[in-house]
Amino acid sequence: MSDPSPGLNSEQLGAYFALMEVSSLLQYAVDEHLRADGDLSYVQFQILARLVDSPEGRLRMTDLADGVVYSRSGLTYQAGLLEKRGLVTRAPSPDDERSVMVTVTDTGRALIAHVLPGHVERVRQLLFDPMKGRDLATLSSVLGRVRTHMRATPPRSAKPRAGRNRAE
Amino acid sequence: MSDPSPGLNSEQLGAYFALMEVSSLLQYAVDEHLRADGDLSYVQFQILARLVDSPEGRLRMTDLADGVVYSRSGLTYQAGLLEKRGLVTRAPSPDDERSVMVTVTDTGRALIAHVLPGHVERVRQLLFDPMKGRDLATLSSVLGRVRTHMRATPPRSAKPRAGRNRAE
DNA sequence: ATTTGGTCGTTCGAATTCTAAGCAAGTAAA
DNA sequence: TTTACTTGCTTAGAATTCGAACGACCAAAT
Repeated sequence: MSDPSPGLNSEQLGAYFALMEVSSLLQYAVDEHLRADGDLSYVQFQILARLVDSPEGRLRMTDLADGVVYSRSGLTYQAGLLEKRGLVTRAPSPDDERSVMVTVTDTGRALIAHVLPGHVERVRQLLFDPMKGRDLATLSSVLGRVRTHMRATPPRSAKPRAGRNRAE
Repeated sequence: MSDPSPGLNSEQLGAYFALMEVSSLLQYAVDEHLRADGDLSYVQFQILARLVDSPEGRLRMTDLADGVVYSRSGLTYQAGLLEKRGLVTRAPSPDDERSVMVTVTDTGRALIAHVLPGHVERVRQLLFDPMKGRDLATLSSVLGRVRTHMRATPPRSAKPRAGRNRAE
């Protein structure tokens, strides 16, 4: 691996590695804080945050799993834990008996409100402090575009997500 | 400290979420490919890639774990799997009887060489295709700076005995 | 030489995660 | 309706992960 690969130049490789490394380190850091401050794992925080962010404070299991990039069974497990703690409730959807709507409780909202300032502060210190000038604007723009691109590109043998290729 | 504001503006929040989401999606995609093409998990690929990249093709367990952002016990487990498959060997260091040097075998090198083109191709398609102009340069610069910043800031109270990578 | 303190890697148990299989409910076509 | 297929979620079991405890080793004092 001493010579540049046919696909990526060294700057691209460096950016790729840096991206994965930064996200890992960041996740470790915020996970630690969330556990100490609210006894929440990063995944649990993500789930609750998405629910709080949603218009009605509730989402279907599948949409939640897709949003968090998580397996459905994994979400079932975590939703069970959160429900046991009274942070969310689960109830079958009126529209579709198959669906399960997950709803944040007031306790859940309060917990997120409690941990959010510290969470955000860590992110700021670790991620945004070393940025300057137009760094943020560019990063935001590029990553937003990449995200859209990835969400639109089904990874070949992709998960049966919202995507659909069964046209045969 | 700086400002008493809640922490992050909406652009910062968006960039943060996009970063975590992009890295998750990217890891999912490349993990899928690595398993199909070389029966490797992403972590295993990272371990082997770091070894191949190292000058002597071997590293200490601890340095490997720190580099990959992984727990030591987790690395012990994965190193065992890789050793069982003949992709690496483990031997106590001559310098320090406590250390274990992990070394890539020729088989390991061959496997990485086999999966690398496809791996890199996926990364290019997903991550770099939607970029243009100075996007890459900025991303590379910013993430590199952030990484250095994070590595310098002890993420955990005193867990992984950081501060060894000074002259690198 | 012994003590003290720190580092290295593994083992252990518990928690988390995934895939595959399964069931229930919706949809489409006959 | 019946049939077949699809979707939504859960269950089951295996695999992976982490943190804490452990034993071995090193280095610096004593």
